[in-house]
Amino acid sequence: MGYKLLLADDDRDLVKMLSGYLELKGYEMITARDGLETLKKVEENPDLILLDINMPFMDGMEVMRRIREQISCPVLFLTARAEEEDRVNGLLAGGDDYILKPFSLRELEARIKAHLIREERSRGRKMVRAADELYLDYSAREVRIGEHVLELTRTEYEIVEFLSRHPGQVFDRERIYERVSGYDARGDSRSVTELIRRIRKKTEEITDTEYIETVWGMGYRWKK
Amino acid sequence: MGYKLLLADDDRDLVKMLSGYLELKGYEMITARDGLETLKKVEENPDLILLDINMPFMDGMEVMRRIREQISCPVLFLTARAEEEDRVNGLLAGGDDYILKPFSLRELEARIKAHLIREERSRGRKMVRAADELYLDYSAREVRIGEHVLELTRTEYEIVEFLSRHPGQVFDRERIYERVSGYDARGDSRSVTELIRRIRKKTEEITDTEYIETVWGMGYRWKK
DNA sequence: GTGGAATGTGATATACTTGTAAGAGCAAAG
DNA sequence: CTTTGCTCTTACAAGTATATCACATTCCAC
Repeated sequence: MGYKLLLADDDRDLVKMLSGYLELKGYEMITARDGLETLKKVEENPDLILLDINMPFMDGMEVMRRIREQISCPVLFLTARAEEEDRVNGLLAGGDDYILKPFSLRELEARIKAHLIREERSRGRKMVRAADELYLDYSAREVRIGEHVLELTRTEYEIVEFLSRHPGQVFDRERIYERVSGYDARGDSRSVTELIRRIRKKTEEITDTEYIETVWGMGYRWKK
Repeated sequence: MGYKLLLADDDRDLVKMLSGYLELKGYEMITARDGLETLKKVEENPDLILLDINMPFMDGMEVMRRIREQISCPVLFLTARAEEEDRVNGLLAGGDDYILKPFSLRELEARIKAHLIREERSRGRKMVRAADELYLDYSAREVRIGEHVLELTRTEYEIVEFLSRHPGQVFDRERIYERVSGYDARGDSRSVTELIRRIRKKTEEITDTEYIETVWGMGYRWKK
């Protein structure tokens, strides 16, 4: 969450779909449609780059080489070519991963996450204090209050992570729901009420402190 | 896993890609871009060295000779030259292996592992306590619970070693699968479920203690 | 190649999580 | 202090992830 991704591909539909999906997932998206545009956008310092190999004006490999002269963030190649040779070439040019089309959104997201986490870890980030006695470990997806570990389910954890990353800001159920559930979510935002109740119930067993505040008629906010 | 590798090559892209890949696989990487830098970095006592033959300032062969005066760890030559003569020279200079570019990542990793294992074995075994009554012998790739030896297959062992080296941290199937099988592995991460079931079944026969915990919707973790 | 072990796959059962609905409880506005 | 509308609580239904099992495939040593 809170990461900036650069997506470079000449397939409009793919770009639209992917960036829509990833935005929903909380990423900030920059897009480019050809090699030259990509190089220009690189100046905005994305945290990770998704790069198509076949693009007009300058192909992905060449773009790759030039990117490396500018910044050092993870680069994931997207491509339809399946040959082993290409795979090696892509990686040799300095790419960090190689994803074959067609790919599943889920797999793509998993790999993006993996690379962002690795990048973060190599920069040495670990436990983050989100409030008072409450700590988050993003890579372990773990929440602790003092010495106690909060046993949260996936969505519960997502809500805590999302809200605590924007302390003091009020979000309505709709927005929270969008962020924490998938693109293909089935239910509606009323379930956020329930999820938050469950989180509160679990924190209550450990401490009296209230972390998530109800803002009447508007939504919820993380209490700093 | 948990090993320190020194990668010496003057090709920036290659270095970036390889060290990125090997870091993902859990190795700690040191890099050098020329002969002199290599000799300096050797002082950090890597467990294994990947050495390019053609480098500025001092070529790989010369570096090799000087390394041997300092430490005795496996040295793998990386080179584009395919001639038999060079191969013989490289090995004569004290190199332990000889890998021709372009090489597949999978093969490289396999060879690195092979040499590290051989090295550890010749240095004698040491048992590491991974939990409670459970001990790992990295060089023998053996797991014991009390006096009982766990008969694990290769992949099963890899999973136990990987998870136990990061106790308490949650990994999803995807990441476990990446670590434990080759980069271009054939199957998918669902098999991790099955492998973990098999590990659990084997430990169950010895003790009631649960070592691998399921974290619903997130993955698995080694119980501290 | 052949045979046996290891790994992967698919189907089904089970466990757990998330979503839904209905009523009770509360805060705000008149 | 009553009405209105939102939120909390509770119980349950629906949905999703994991465990298990049997079998297929791949790998490896011979």
